[in-house]
Amino acid sequence: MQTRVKLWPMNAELGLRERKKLERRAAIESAALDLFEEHGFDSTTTEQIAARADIAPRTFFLYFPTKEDVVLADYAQRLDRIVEELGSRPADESPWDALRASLLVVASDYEHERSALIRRFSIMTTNPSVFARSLALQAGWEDTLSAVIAERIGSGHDDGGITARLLASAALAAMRSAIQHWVISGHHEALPDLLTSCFDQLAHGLAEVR
Amino acid sequence: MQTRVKLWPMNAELGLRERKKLERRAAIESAALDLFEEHGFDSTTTEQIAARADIAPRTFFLYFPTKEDVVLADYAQRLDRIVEELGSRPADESPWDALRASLLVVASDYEHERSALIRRFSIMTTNPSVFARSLALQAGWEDTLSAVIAERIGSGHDDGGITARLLASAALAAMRSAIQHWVISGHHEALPDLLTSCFDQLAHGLAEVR
DNA sequence: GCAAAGAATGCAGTGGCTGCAATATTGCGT
DNA sequence: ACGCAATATTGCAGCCACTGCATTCTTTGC
Repeated sequence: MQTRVKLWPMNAELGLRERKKLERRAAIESAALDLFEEHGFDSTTTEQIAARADIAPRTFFLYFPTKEDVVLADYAQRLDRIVEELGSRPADESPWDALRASLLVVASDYEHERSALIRRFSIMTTNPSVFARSLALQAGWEDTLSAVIAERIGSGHDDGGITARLLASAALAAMRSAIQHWVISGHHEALPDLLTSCFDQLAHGLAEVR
Repeated sequence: MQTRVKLWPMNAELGLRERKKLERRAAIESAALDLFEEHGFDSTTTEQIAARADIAPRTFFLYFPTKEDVVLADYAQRLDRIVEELGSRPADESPWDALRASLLVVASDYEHERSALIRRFSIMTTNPSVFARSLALQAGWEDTLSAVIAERIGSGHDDGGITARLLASAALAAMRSAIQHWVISGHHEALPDLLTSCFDQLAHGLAEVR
């Protein structure tokens, strides 16, 4: 009845090997983020990161495919979380509402991890290559979500999936807008509220805005 | 009363210097696209491009900031076109309709330049770094458009611009969805029609989709 | 023509990232 | 405990996008 199996796996039941891997990954991540803040993203070399994380330079790339990905290390889990939530929404709920509910879950995660996130965001927004990578990963989310939604709405909408894609795309657009506003406005309003408001505006028709 | 000043400047009235620059740029672009198709994007070096375009390797970077940007060379003009169109829409039109009309303009450009575009798209979709760059450029569009829209809707909506951003973001999401569908479905349906349908779905409320 | 402005080139370097071969570490069966 | 297989780490050598800088060439306004 419960899933929640492998995301945030309990270290205890993992072999030494896996545990070490997790630790190393975390070590690299924190070393990197520290250095990025101290000297800037561009001026930090992967060798410096490796040095601070106590690994060989070559090893860095066993853990992260690119320097950019360190900043966005949490993305995979976020997506897992969204998909998981989406799968657990009642079948009679509209896709849009299901998306809203699922994204709200990560929005409240974000709200709780504020400080850690701000670090990442500020690196992301000040660095084009990281920003670009972030968008590419989100495009991957869009693919995944639109596939899930397509399945959900089934064969009634046999439009080649364009509706599903549009739904996913619009939902993520709402998410990005909400986050962007949240960040630049200094987090006065709660992220979930902002997100809800964005979803509402989209759902109730954009044509009314003047 | 009319603007239309500097986009697509008539070569005739340009000095030799400017004209040569334009020619060179075009030469690099076509050399690069040819090579990308022949050997793939990754396996093509900027030196090879320079060689075929008859310029020194170093010169390549005077014309394009990155190898990726060659594939997306048309983006700047597209944005100009959108903004120009947006500026010429009647003031009493809703922002959403103005956006729709403006994006339709470039959609029909796309429709007419099919073959040239397919080249670019196929490079873009098969190559992560180009794709990422494309998304980053579009994020720039979003900023620009949301600024224009914010101005348009004026101080009535003093929400810090989140509505404007959402409008721009949703419009571009519609555009991306339409284009994506257009490309993968082999351009059976006309792009402007697809785009219109996406805009309609967004405008009439996503909540109704089941 | 000529001087100033601007563009092209060459050179030398940085650093992200890769393939490969060598070495170390861990897991497991006995 | 021990040894063997599986897997992780490391070092090395190299590719190539991209940069700064100094030099040379081309265009332009006079």
